[in-house]
Amino acid sequence: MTRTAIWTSIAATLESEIAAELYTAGDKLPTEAALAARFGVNRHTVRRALGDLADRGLLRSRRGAGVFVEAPPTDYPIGRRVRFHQNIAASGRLPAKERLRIETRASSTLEAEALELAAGERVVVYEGLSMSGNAPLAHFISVFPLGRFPDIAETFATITSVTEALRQNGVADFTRRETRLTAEIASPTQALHLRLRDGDALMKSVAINVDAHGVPVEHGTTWFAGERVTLTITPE
Amino acid sequence: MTRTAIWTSIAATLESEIAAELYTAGDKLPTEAALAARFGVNRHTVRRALGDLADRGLLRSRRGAGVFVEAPPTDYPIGRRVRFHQNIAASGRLPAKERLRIETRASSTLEAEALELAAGERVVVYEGLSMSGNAPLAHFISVFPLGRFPDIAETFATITSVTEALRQNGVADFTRRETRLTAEIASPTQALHLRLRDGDALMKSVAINVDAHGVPVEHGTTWFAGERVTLTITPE
DNA sequence: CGCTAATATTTGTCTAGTTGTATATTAACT
DNA sequence: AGTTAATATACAACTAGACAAATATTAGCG
Repeated sequence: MTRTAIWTSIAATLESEIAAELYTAGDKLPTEAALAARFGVNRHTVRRALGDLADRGLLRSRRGAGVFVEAPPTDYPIGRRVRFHQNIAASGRLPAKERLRIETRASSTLEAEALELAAGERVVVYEGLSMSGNAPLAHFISVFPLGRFPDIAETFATITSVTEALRQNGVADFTRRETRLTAEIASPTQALHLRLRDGDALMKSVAINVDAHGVPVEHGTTWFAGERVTLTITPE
Repeated sequence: MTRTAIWTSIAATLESEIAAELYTAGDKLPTEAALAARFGVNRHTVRRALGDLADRGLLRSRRGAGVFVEAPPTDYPIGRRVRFHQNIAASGRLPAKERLRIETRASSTLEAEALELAAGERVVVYEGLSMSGNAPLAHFISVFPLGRFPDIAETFATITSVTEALRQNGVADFTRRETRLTAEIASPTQALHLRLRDGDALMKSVAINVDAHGVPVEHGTTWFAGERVTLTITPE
């Protein structure tokens, strides 16, 4: 199981840049030394990539002068992946559509701390998927304090929206206190849920939502499918 | 009653020699072949020992070059992730930068659109790494309109900070119009730069910075090493 | 200005060395 | 028998350095 060679990815990068007409026919590419610095490799590795592109007629090199663009690739797929855009400031939440789990259990130390509960105090866990059409966009786990919302588990039996569930349980409005974002690799089970290959990229968001008095009401973790979702942050 | 494996004792020997500063940070160890000869074992047995030390962060091997002693982590504590606040990310950026490339070329359609330029208008590209101590945290590519900043390429020859470079080119203040976040997989060259394994997770941030009049001055893309960085967003 | 010579760049080629990976085999211990 | 550690071999991928050959740039000079 050999990984893709570095020179292959360098060649692909340069090819896409030529295809995008960042360098057009007749242009001189940066020197081999400059490209080696850019990609952080030895000059010979760059030469292998350039040689590949030259073999395919995209480049032509002239000793002493430089490497020049001959022609852009004729059939280069420029199909840009369309991603679902979600503004994190506005609602910061995708509509939940598919329930995976609703259960009551003791809180972990992390959850207890986030929700300002005593260690081990019981919480309601709501796990599900957010879909767009039939493609899952995100996988989420929301945790609520059972003491404050004794009936919320039943609410989720008929309602999928977290916002609506909180409203029906007496929280008219809530705001996001903090969001933490990290990139992660999909575990096999997550890949299964999100219909990705395992090893694909996920964006993990951990958020704490508080009510009007600043009391935490939800601890939510969401894994967005990296290739389908973009989070946008626009300052007010 | 299992005897201690040979590779374990080799690893212990090498570790003690590193601890005794027989080899210090940045030093190249003897080649695997030389070590194999020294310990009177097969090269693979040495490799197992080296692999163990590499896993524990004491060594780092570069194909074709050798095995090097890694400097102990300075700024960012291992196991803990560096957190970046949105406000910090907007105004003050990441410090210490390493230049990879400064280049003038035609803009891509995406860049032209973001910077509100005519298609293919020339831009200055500044690519580099943001370091925390000796660990790279992020890989960035910043694009500036050449027409407005004809001398900015030269500015970057002496200055690494984007903020400072813009200031020296007549932009006293700028704000972030929009940020888009996605999770991606590291390409082989990105993995090299960020010292990650091929296929690790990155958080990609695409931002557009505008001047006081709302005119775009920079199109910046940053890839954060997912396992080292957490982006925290707190509403104002 | 225009030409020439010297100098600096830049690609081409060659040799050598080093780590990464794959496969197969042997010895020892359970 | 089956598992594990270690060996043996071979090749691929990448680095390192040096030098030659072609071109570009610069300096000097008329």
